[in-house]
Formats: sequence, structure tokens, C-alpha cells
Amino acid sequence: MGDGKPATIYDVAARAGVSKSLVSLVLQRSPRVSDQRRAAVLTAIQELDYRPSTAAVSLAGTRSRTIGVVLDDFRNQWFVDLLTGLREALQDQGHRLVVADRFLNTGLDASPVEGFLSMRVEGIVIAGEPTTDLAIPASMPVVIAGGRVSIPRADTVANDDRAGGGMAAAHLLDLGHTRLGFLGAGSAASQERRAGFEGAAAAAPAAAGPVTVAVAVLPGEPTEEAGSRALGALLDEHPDVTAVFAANDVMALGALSELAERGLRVPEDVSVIGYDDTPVAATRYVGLTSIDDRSVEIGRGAGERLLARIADPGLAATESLVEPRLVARRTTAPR
Amino acid sequence: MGDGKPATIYDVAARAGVSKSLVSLVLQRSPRVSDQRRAAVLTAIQELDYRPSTAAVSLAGTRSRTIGVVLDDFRNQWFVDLLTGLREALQDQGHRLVVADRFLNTGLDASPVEGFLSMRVEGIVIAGEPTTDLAIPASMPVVIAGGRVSIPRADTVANDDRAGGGMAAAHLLDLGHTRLGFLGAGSAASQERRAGFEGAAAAAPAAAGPVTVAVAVLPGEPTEEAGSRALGALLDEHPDVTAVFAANDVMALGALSELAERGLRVPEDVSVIGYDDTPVAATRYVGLTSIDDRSVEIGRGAGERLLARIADPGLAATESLVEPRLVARRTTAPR
DNA sequence: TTGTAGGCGTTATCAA
DNA sequence: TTGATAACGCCTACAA
Repeated sequence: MGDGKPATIYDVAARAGVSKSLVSLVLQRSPRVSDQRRAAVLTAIQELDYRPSTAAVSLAGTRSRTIGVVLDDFRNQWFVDLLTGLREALQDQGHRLVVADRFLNTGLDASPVEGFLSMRVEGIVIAGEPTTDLAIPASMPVVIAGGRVSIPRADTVANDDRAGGGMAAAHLLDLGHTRLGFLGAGSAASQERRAGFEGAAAAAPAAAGPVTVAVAVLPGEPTEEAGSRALGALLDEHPDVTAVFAANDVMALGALSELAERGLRVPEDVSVIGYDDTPVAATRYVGLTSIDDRSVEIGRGAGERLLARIADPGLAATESLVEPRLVARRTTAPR
Repeated sequence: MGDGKPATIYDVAARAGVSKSLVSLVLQRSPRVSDQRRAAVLTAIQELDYRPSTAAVSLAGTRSRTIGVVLDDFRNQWFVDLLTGLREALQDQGHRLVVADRFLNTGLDASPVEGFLSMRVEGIVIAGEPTTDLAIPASMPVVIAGGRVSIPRADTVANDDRAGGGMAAAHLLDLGHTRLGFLGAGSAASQERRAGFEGAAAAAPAAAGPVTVAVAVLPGEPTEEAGSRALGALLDEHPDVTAVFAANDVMALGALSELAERGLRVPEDVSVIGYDDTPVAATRYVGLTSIDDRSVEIGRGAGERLLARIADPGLAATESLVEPRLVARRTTAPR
């Protein structure tokens, strides 16, 4: 089957002995086609290994049936789950997903959005915090998934960081810890998580005695390095802390290594809890208790919002929060 | 700037007071255009925020300038580096990269390749082992990046697993270890890495005494669980082993946790070395010595091969190997 | 150097 | 239920 040029709709029509229009109708699953003709067209398609040209389809059709997903960075694994959710909501509705990170196809286009606009996507999903230089036309349906910063006419679907922080505190309180610590950095998420953590700690029933929360927040990115330094600073000032909550898993990892270097055992001496439930946390070797931000749900929600917005561009922007979930592993234990 | 429909080449032509052809020439950076007209067209493009429709371009043009990348799984982080290399080779030559994993757009198309064929990509890069159900037409230029199994007319660019295994052995021998262990699973890569490891161990200068390699190979996937079990089996039979080489980082992680459970310290009691140099290995907390398979190089090589094959489809298939590199961290130490 | 006209592979609109 | 025929937005000879 050495195939030269791919077959076109004309080839199929000729082979099936019908007009191109009829083939098009069959392609679109129109019910207004006789079973006989339909069968003929279908077999011709099979025999020719015909496949409609997406270029021709989106050029001639009224909609491109394509939606673009802007990832901040392929290295942030959470996008994998996000995509799963998006697929469920979008793909099953006949939409094609095209993903790009900040660098993919840079050079051809200034930003991934440029490329999407050229493709005439029907909508755009921005994963994570939107950067201001994205330059998305006002008429383009947009939804931000997993980011808190909202841009003018975009819906936002994000994890409820405050609730997650509360869950972390509740978990540690349940285990009997009363001298807690928080490790944070200079991100909006970190602030929200801290607020939730402190709020829940403060609201704890006074029965078990006073609950204290020592805090170490470093400016800058929430890196492993920052986690190590924050833990060091925290412990230097409050050596009696028995459980720490890090703003994310990466920082928690830094805390773990710093604890090991100080000869403190986890969870015997100090319990540690992270946030994001990254793949590393789930490994047996690390086994980090963490807050699952439910990225699949976020993706599904974002997809549904986008669909709604595409159907009715006039819709008011909404902000919805997805309830996180605590995943207990071996880095937390009863006091 | 409420923009309704995107501007077309007609709009630009009208605005600049020239023909559509002239606009097209400017778009293609043709030198045969007067500076005056060019300037007029360029400003019209700016003012209208015009962007050529990729659909129309690829439909009217002779080439789509698009190449498809099939990822086995977005969770395998190595593709990030692979993409970096591919970008360098392809994107800079004006090619657009479209990525898809096994599931992206499934439902619309049976396989990611289906989608690529519809897009009329000029070539396909398969990352990792190609599955046989890919159904790629013989006329489509294909290169396999990072996989050993080759399909009929495809070039292959992969990591030299055998050399990597040798490096692992050399490193351990350098550190004075003589009772080595290998932890493997049922993959082709595992076999090659083992062969290289054993080969280098056998070729070691007899000066430092005899070198032994105990082996534990489990059937199935090289998972963390498999790593734990393999290490257990190995140590049960050969308690005197002082250094182990795992077929990949994930298995090495399993080995690390099993060692911890057995009360053995790393690297004081046992040195551990993995393969792939995954992000987890590079964290301070894990700090796993590993073999970097140089995915960026593989991507660049694959991109170049693909370019060559697109230019001359008649080219004979080649297989090239990229030399890996050892990255020493804290899980290996002198005996 | 610039403009005219045809065609790329579909969908969409009308007739038949 | 089918079949012409005109778009869709751009490239590419070919002419001017």
C-alpha cells in the first residue's frame, strides 16, 4: 500500500459513485443519507484510508473545534491530571486539545497564544498563573485553571487553598500535635494556605491546651532550598515544634532533608505535611503526607466553564473553588 | 479594540492599498518587494492585528511545516528534555511542533498518529518504544527517539545503554567496590544496561582482587515496587554486596526505601546508582547518583535526522547512539 | 515589482 | 435524499 498523496474527498466520492457533498454529509453523520449510499461511502473511505484534512475542515467550516491549553511549564507535573480532566470535559464533546508550554513553538510565535490565534482556536485554557504578556483578545473565551490571578473576562477554577490549609491543621491536631509550624514562600498560594492553616489552628477546641503556630516565610520561589532554609529558621527559633506544614511538596522535600541533617526523625520527632500531592510525594521512598489539589476536577470544571463560555460569550466571569483532599502517608504520626 | 472576526489577507491588502499577492510576498519575506510597499503592508498588519490562518496556509501551501511528536506518557519527565532538543533542531527551521500522548485526543482519533495524519504533518517523532498499533503509512518520515525497537523505515536515535551500564560499573570500581549488584526488570533497556555493567566489571584490572556481580532481575515493569523486591532478593542471597546499580531511577528509589527498612545506611553501608537522571534523583533530599541519558542530545539528533529524511525520503534508516554521562551525587561513596 | 486568476480540500447553501 | 456551486484564506504560477 504505497500511498503517495493522501486521498481527498473527491477520491472517495468518485470511488463510491456519489457527489462530494454526500461524502461530506456522511462524514458529519447526517441522518439524511440512505443506508445504501452511506455504506458505499464508508467502504470507499476504508479502502482509500481517507482522513479529512483538518486544515480544510477548519477553513471551510464555521468552527475549528480546537481549544488551546497554555501550560506554564511541562515540568510541573500537575498538568497531567489537569489534562485528564480537560479531556473528559472537552474531548468527549468533539473538541481537539492542543497543548503548548511557554517555549513550545517560541521563535515561530512570540507566545503560545499567538500560535493558538493562528489556529483559530475556539477557546483557551491557561494552566496556572497567567502572565500578563499573554495578549489574548477580549473576544476569546478564556478560563484559568489552577491560578488565582484572574484576568478581565476569564473564568477561574482553582483549588481551595484556604480549605487545604485548614485540612492540614485539622490532620495535625487530630494526631495530637499542638506546637505547629508553617513553612512558606512568596506566592499567593502560600499565603492562602497559611491563612487556612492558622485559621483552623486558632479555631481548635481549647480542650487539649493551647495551639501555637510558628511561621517561617521566605521571599521568592517555593523551592526545595527555600524549604530547607525555612525549616532551619523555624527550628532555630522554636525547637519545640512537633509538626510542620509546608506550602508545597517541593518545600516539604527541602524540610525533610534538613531534618535528616539535623538528626531528627520523621515522623517520630517531627511530622511533615506538604501540598499538591505530587508524584514524588506518592513514592514509597518519600511517602509524604500531602494535600491533593484535585487537578482532575479542576480540569473538568475548567473544561465545562469554557464550553459554556464558548456557547454564550456574554456570560459573566465566575470563580469556582475545588475542595482539596488530604492524603495521609508516613511522614505524619500521632504525637 | 473589540475584534469580531480575525482579519484576513484581504483586509490587510485593502488597508495597505495593494493586492493580496503582495501581502503574501511580504509574509514570506520575499526580497522582491519595494521597501515602500513592504512598510505599508507591515503597518497594516500591525494595525489589524493580522495573523495568517494556519489552516489556510497549510491548505494552500505545498507543505504543512508541522511535525508531530508522539509521547508514550506525559508522566515520563524525560520528554521535557527531548522536546528541548527537538525544538532546537526543528523549530528553528520553521517547523511547528505538535505533541500528543497516547490519550490526548483519543476518542476523536484512534491513535495520536491519526490526528497527525489528518493535520498532514511532514514527519513524526516517536518518543520511547513504538507500539505496533501505531499504523504509520510507509511514506511518512519517522524517527524513533529514545527507543530501541525499530520499525521498518525509521531512523533511531537512542541512549547508549550499554555504555551507560559500563559507566556505572567504572564509577563503583573507582570507589573501590568489588562486590557489586544489579537490579533489573524485563525491559530491553534493562538488559542492555546490565550487559554494559557486567562487561565493564569483568574487564576490570585484577589488581584490586576479584570483582563479582550479583544479579536480581524481575519480570515485568521497572517500578519502585520491583526495585524494592529486587534489592531484597539480592541482599538475601548476597549480604556482602556493597554497591548496587539499578536499571533506572524508579527502581533505585525502591531500593533506597528497602535499604532504609533494613536499617542499612546509604552510602555508608551500600552505594546506590540509578539510570535516567530524573528530576527526583536531582533533588537534594534524594540526591541519587545516576546516569544522565542526555535526552536533549537525543532530541536534537532525532530532529536532525527527521529533517534529513523529509528532504530525502529515500534515505536508508540509521541507528545512532548518544553517549550518556554519569552524575555523581550522595548515594555513592568510597568503600 | 506588482496584480490576476486558479486551486488547495472541505463545508454550506440552494436547487433538484 | 442528492448534487451543483459558491465560499473559506492563502499560495503560486503567470501576466503585466
